[in-house]
Amino acid sequence: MRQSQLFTKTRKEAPADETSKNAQFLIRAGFINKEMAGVYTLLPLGFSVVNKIKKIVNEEMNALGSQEILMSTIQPKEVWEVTDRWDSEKVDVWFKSILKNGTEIGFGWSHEEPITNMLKSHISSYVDLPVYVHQFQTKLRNEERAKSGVMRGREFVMKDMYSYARDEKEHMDFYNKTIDSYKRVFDRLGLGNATYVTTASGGVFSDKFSHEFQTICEAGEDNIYVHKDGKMALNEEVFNDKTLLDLGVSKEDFEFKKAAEIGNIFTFGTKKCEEIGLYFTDKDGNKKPVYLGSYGIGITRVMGVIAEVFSDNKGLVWPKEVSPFNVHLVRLGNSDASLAFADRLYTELESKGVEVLYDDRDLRPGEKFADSDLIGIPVRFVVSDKTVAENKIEVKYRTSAEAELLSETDALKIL
RNA sequence: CGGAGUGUAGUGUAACGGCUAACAUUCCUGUUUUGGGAACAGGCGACUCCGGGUUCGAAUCCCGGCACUCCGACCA
Repeated sequence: MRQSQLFTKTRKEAPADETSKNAQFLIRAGFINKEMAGVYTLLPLGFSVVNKIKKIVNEEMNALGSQEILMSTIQPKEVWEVTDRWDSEKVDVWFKSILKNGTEIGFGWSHEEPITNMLKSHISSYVDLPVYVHQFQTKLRNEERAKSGVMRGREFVMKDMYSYARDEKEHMDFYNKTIDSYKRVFDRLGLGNATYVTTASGGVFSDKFSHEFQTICEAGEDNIYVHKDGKMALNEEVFNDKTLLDLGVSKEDFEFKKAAEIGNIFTFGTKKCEEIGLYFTDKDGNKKPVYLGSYGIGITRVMGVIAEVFSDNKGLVWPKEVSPFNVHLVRLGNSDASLAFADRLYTELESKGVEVLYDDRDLRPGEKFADSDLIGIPVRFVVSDKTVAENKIEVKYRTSAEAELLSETDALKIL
């Protein structure tokens, strides 16, 4: 896309009412727009990043055999009353409203209850199981305090997946496969090295442990302890003598870190399905409750965490897989030669299917470079009178300080 | 929800209770520029968050509200 056509603008200064790094850079670079506390619009660049993240997650979930659906945001209260989670005293993040006819409704902060209820119409026999479904949903949560930009908002995009299995073994097989799948997801997102699978308490959902995927990040809200071998990490909430004894590890081998939770998976056992009434008939004609598992990834939070983890003092630094564009083509000067060269290269790249942001604006070099660094596309091509004279392209990675002059053929190989 | 702080052009800041609310930047016009946010000239842009009060006079002081940020609590 031609940058002159991109309606968003970059800013020199961050808004005074945002102190978190992710919000400052994402706003300055024109990825998001703040509507109110904890509520952000995704602008073209930010929307593109979110779509890249979603695509990767979706591919991995499909590989697990999950089918994508999209549940409604508006939810009936009855299904939540069954599990005693409608009461705002018990769940304090509810947004609720009332229909014209007086019916009370809720806006989805989670979807276990509605989806399980819905599946009662589709699951009745052991041959119907297992069922794995996922969705990308805008969750609405009336957080008492939004904070840290897109890290903890009142409206955010989440991938939630649910597994319905016949027995504990079938359930745990999938659960464990999902852990591996999540690792692949975070590797592909570029966060693999900084992300740990941690054991945490099961929360109100389950009696046992749950697993979280925590990315080391100063802006994170969680406190975790990472084992020195890097293989194991424990959430502060379960970091006690009993847990350490159970796991056969020593307290001294752990290091304290701040982290952001970007994924969470947990087991409901059969409890939830028993409450809601999702049963199936097995081979022998016995009625049995279904095993439920829940698996989340905070899509918009991942964008925020990436912005936090990879940015430098000049701006954002996107990993290749989630960058809004593959390459930033920056044209310097307005001479016929550089104009012709850059225009032709732009067309050429587009025709090859390369996603390119073409800075065709008539601005001074310093401003263009500053914008380019701020936006953070991993590869930058510069075309100027100087490079055209040598019939070369200047190539620079966002992560490196040095640029190199390459022939067009060599430059294209990078992409 | 407890505690602290902040609300002034699009953005970032200034202004002792007292001139037409200032400066920078953005934006618009023009000239000159073109490898790291250029220079000069001219111009647009503010009910100083909202509502009361004190005062001859309020951006400034007082009261109430709202919004935003941070710390804590919460976090399915």
